[in-house]
Amino acid sequence: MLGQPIRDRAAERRAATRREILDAAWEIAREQGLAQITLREVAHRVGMRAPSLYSHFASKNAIHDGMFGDAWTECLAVMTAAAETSPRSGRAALRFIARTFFDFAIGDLVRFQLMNQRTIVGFEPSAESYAPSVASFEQLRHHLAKQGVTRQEDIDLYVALVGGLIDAQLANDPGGNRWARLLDRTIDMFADNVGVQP
Amino acid sequence: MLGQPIRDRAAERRAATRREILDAAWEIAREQGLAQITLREVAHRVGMRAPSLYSHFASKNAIHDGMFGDAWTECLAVMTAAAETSPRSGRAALRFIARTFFDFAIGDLVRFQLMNQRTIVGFEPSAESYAPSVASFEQLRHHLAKQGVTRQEDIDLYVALVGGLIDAQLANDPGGNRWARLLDRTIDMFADNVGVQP
DNA sequence: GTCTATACACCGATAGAC
DNA sequence: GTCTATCGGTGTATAGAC
Repeated sequence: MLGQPIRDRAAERRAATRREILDAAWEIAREQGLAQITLREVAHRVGMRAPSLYSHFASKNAIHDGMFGDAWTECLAVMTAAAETSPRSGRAALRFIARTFFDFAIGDLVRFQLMNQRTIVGFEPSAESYAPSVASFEQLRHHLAKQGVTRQEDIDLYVALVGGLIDAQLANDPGGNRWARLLDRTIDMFADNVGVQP
Repeated sequence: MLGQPIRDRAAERRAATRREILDAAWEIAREQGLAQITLREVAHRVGMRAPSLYSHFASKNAIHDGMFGDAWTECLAVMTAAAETSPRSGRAALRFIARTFFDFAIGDLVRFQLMNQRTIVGFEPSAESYAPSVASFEQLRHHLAKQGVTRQEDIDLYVALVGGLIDAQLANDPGGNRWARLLDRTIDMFADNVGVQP
């Protein structure tokens, strides 16, 4: 009697196919825009026919949902890695985490659109895909708390300030730095306002 | 000899039909979302068949373009009317124009999405529809200049701050006031930063 | 000029054979 | 799990009646 196998090869293969499909969708979105993702094109790139995708995703919306999860998982990883090298305290730390997130957001327009997609269409992420988004926010809350920023309205203000700069940069000067260069100034302005020590 | 008629009744009728079509498109967008606008549904609401719309708009994109023009024309009118009753100077004036625009933006999610649609999809407004948008921005520039805010980077910062609050409010607390209540504080923070007198 | 009728190519999604 | 066949949609376009 050998008992259960250690690995579930079938499940591994399924997960790999799932990843292939999501990667193909990302590829299309980056080449042609989010709206241009079609099931036929995704299927073609992974060597399938369109209906076969339904063996792996319940709908096109589920593919979107998987991409949403991808984006926030990546964000969480980047912010976690950055925390290792961040300055320890003061507004230098505030600047650093803001800059890290800003650069991450600016680095991939499609990814940022997807991360904020709750705003734009009637898309509601699944609990599973939403989890890394919540975790990223909790990590931000922790970082801000280390600098003494704990009031909810201060956190809300921080979110609006950084988000506003990102949106303005992507919308009005993509590829440039017209708003990117205002980030440090904005963070200092915020730090003054909430009383973070220099 | 009576000469040319004073009014061009045919042109007036055409303009009225155009308006009916745009109104129907707005109605659908507010009921079901921007993406749910279909030519067949628009046509049905104005008592036509879909192909007849092509006598009035060259494409669905042209209808979108007309709506874009509607939104900014409305914005320009609201901001112009507000200028009449605005406080004359100081940060009270800054607060007032910011609040007026904020309330206008928050008042209609679909309209705001459309006004900023340049960000989201591959939509490029026509010169005609873009004009009221440019005029609105010129008016803002004039209002800020009256309070001594004239440097481009200061104007850019103002745009990002107000836009960030609007986006956060619409995205994370639609119908609430979690970010709306931060507007005056943000404007004061901005005024301190650029040195507007109290 | 404006309409109806009709067609095209594409979309997401489903049924059922294998 | 993947396929073929097919469904009811969509935006777009044209022919032709009136």
